[in-house]
Amino acid sequence: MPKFISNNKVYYTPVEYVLSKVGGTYKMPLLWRLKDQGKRFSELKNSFERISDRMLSKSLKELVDDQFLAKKVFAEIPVRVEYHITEKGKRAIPIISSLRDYGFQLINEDGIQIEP
Amino acid sequence: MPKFISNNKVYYTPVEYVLSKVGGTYKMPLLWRLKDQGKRFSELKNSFERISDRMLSKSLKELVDDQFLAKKVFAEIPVRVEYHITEKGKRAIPIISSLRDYGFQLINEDGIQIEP
DNA sequence: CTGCATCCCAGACGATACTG
DNA sequence: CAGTATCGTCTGGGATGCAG
Repeated sequence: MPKFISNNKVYYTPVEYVLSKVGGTYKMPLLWRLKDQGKRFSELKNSFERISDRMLSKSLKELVDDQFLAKKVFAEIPVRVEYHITEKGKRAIPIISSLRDYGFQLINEDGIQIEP
Repeated sequence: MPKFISNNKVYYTPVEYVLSKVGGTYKMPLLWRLKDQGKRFSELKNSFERISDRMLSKSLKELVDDQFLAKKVFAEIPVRVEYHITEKGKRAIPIISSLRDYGFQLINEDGIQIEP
């Protein structure tokens, strides 16, 4: 097996590396919501049924730090902040798209109820 | 947003559901290793540089419970156990394949050293 | 050989309160 | 409006030891 080192952390598989970047509950759903146009913090917050400010803020910050997203701050009062997908982020979209499709397929196969 | 309920747990996105099934450090790499032929516990263990018996056992068990893998026990002494991918498991392979490709691409973009 | 039991830790995530 | 701070909980994962 190969072996990748980044930030003093060792990864043993490419899948492990990808998930360390865009895994977790919110990162891919966030990129997906931003794939076509920028959105502001509150828009993103309202697009999830439940997400704490903390997790939204933390997830966005990490995506910005890893260059999947860019942050634009407008010096208005009250401030307006917009998040946009970057070129790097766009390269993740096809993967997220197929993961989503597969997700719906799995949900179907597993006979899971979708609540209205 | 839709909303899925399975085992008294609520999922809000298809991605979240997929990752609950095949996410984590080992599940996709395990399915990948089993895509073409069955392997036994010890073979799988040796194919990872480091993995505890506990995590290998736990990951395999969950994949079997969720029908991505099937387990065959041979009543020999000492026992031999083989794991095979199922039809359901095979449907995950294309996704894992593209995630892997994307992983290598990301590792490249990020300029990460691959250790020999 | 296979794999469970136990103990432990770090990190993910939630809830609430507070600020520029 | 867009966060940060703090605290608490739960799970993923590692280490070790034992068992059929």
